[in-house]
Amino acid sequence: MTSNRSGVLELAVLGLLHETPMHGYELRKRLNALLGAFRAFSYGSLYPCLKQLLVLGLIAEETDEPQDGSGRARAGRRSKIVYRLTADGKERLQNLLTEAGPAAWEDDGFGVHFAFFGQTRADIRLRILEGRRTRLEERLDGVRAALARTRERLDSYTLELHKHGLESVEREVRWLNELIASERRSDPSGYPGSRHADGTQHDAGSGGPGR
Amino acid sequence: MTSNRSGVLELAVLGLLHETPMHGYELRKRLNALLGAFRAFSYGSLYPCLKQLLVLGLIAEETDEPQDGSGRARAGRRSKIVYRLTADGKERLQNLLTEAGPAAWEDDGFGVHFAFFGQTRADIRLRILEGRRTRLEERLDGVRAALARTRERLDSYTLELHKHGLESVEREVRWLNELIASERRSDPSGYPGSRHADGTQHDAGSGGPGR
DNA sequence: GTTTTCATGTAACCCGTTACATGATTCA
DNA sequence: TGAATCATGTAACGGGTTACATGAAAAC
Repeated sequence: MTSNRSGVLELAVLGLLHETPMHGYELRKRLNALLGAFRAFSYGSLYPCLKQLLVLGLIAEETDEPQDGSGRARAGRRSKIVYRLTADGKERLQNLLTEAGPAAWEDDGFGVHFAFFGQTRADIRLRILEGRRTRLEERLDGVRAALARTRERLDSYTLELHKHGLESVEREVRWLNELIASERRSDPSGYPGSRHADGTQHDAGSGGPGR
Repeated sequence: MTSNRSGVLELAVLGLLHETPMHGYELRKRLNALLGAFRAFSYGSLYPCLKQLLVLGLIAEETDEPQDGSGRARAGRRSKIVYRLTADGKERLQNLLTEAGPAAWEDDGFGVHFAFFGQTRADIRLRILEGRRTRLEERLDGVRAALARTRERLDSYTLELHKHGLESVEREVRWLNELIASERRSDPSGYPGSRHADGTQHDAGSGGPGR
């Protein structure tokens, strides 16, 4: 009950657990480090999410504790619960990483999807970047139109606020343009009108992730 | 029941109604125009808010319809409900606009407070701008530290995301610096270490609102 | 006269936080 | 041995959206 599946939390958890198994506490730290200060999750949402993913069979509790080089350090009772991705979980993650729809480029979601671009197919990356750019340009149009309509009756502070907001979005669009150009440079494939229809497209890992 | 008092909606509604009486539908448009695309409210939150402000006596339903130059246009039953600010509402608004605390400079709230700077005392404006700047600088410190700690094990996409986020915040800090400088230039008062302790401080309206 | 837009509202839900409760482990 | 941090969880609440229901006024 109280379902709680935002999509972003689920993706973030699955993505992180795909890299390496972890327990909840550590997961939360890595999560907030991954997303930067612009997005944070509390235990109150993380633990219920883990519980649910467990029920769905997407993750499982790790039983044994492998690396035991330095003698003891693990008593009879374990207080940590280490989670790992199951086969179903990996499949689910792949599905999430292959969705190139609004969920991937709206304000919520874009950050997380982008953070996992290292595990995302090159063509999907491109579609997400372009989707977000389109979305932002729509927003720019809307704001500019509204601004043109109401320019005269706005006081200088409101105007300043709008100007700053507009410039922020414009800046993100330029950023996206650079990323898109970079992606196209390193992987000129998957395009309706493009030559290079040979198989020169390695599903993931051409753009330069260096983990 | 289902209380619903975010502070930001309340302030926005009171602030807009202070400028001119309006009905809910129009209020929502002005609201979303005021806040730009980065913040929007639906009727599902606006109308309950209005109802509650009415119960609290901060706003009242307008009864008569003044400007009637063009003959008819108002039948026996009115379908629009025009709200206006009561005396209590004006007092409440002043209190909200005088609060120079976290509510005014956190992510939620700063935009709205800034949008009403035209109705805000000069010293309060300055304190809010400085509070926000401090807040953002704290955030920068946190992100930079986290980045320094984990730089090596981040793939290039995550790194790029963090870089962009960082630069966005740095940009806002520069913006705030300019605004603060501008405020100080036009109203060098209220400062512990400042000369000009004469009474050259007109409570509001020195910075240049031009509505 | 029918479609759009204006206009008001409500109920169900969603996603998340806060505050709390609890206990193990580490460090001074 | 006592405090700080690690670690796991839950219940209550909060603030908002979506989808729905309804009807008047304007535009075509």
